[in-house]
Amino acid sequence: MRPTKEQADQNRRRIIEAAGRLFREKGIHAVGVDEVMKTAGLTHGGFYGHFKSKGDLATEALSHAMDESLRSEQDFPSVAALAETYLSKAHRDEAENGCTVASLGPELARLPSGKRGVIASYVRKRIDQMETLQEKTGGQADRGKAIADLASLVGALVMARAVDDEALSDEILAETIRVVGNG
Amino acid sequence: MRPTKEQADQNRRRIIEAAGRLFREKGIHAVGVDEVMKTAGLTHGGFYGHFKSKGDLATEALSHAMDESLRSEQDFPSVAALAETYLSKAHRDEAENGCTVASLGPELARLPSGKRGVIASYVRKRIDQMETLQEKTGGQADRGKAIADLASLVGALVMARAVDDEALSDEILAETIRVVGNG
DNA sequence: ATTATCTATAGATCTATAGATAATGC
DNA sequence: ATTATCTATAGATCTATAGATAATGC
Repeated sequence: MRPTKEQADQNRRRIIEAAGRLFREKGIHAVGVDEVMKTAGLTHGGFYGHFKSKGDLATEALSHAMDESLRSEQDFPSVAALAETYLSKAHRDEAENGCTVASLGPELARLPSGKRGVIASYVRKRIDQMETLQEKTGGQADRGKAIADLASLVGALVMARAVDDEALSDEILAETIRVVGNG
Repeated sequence: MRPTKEQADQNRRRIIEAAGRLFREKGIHAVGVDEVMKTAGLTHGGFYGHFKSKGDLATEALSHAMDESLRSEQDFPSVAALAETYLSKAHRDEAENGCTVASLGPELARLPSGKRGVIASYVRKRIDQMETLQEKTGGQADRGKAIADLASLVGALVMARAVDDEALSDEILAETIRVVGNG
């Protein structure tokens, strides 16, 4: 039953990816090691050969998820284009593949402080991304505005997901796209 | 050992208030019925005389918490003044008494859909509050801008709490206050 | 008599560990 | 021989219930 080293490494990656999706969809607390392993196609006892604890997995899974969502958002032409994608209904309805800060938000603040460096790093990269987009459309970079616009995107997505009134949810997305996009 | 009806009603209120604070501080999943009852000064078995389930308590506790934070934020003179209070370091550092959407964010989206009406109601009141403040400082109400500014406040608070770098956290608060305040 | 609370516990779930298994890789 | 995975389970924790207790309130 022992897999090749290559297969074992792939199993590890699949655990990380399954955890990244499940944690973003349901929250870290609501997902057990058992469910992560089952989703990855393994039995739950094998988990501890790959990770020391669930907390260690969380750090790696979130770090990987953040890298992935930044990588998928390169090459936008403008802040307006980013806003349209970030605040699309697709992103609202598929938290499991989306921005980690919007999917887990406050839960990130409660992680042990030693494991929160990746979050600050992710936020910094998102601010840099906004500044780069500002420059692309003629203007000069305004870091304060970049931060406030990023905050608008995150806050609008969190609120649009939280309300159970679809008209209100759609309005939050559309109006924030409009205001942020018109910079 | 049986308390008066008055005392029993007060016990119920204390359970709701303890839960409201604990849920906002640690997240709903991370707080047990046992801890809520201990904080309220009662034993945990007594809980089910007051509420049918932990989920029912959550609905009442969050609804109460939302009412309280709206009530404590009346009579601001301007959007700038609200932003300064909402994005103060005090609010960032005391999630247990603050805005429920910023404290629980994505966890609210995962509540059973039948129990999420209070969230939409709260968000609507916050939008109205922003429009009222816009009118107070001369201008005409702009609902789209009210929504985008509210999103900035929520998103900035979530990010400021999530990052473990105090300088970055302070910068997020200060810059968002500046941009939203100069609306 | 009613009822709010308490003690005790059932049943489920969750993290983590122990020991066995069997195929890889030196 | 090493090691990734599996089965089985220990130990902790969490929601909810059962039955006893004792003071209130009709």
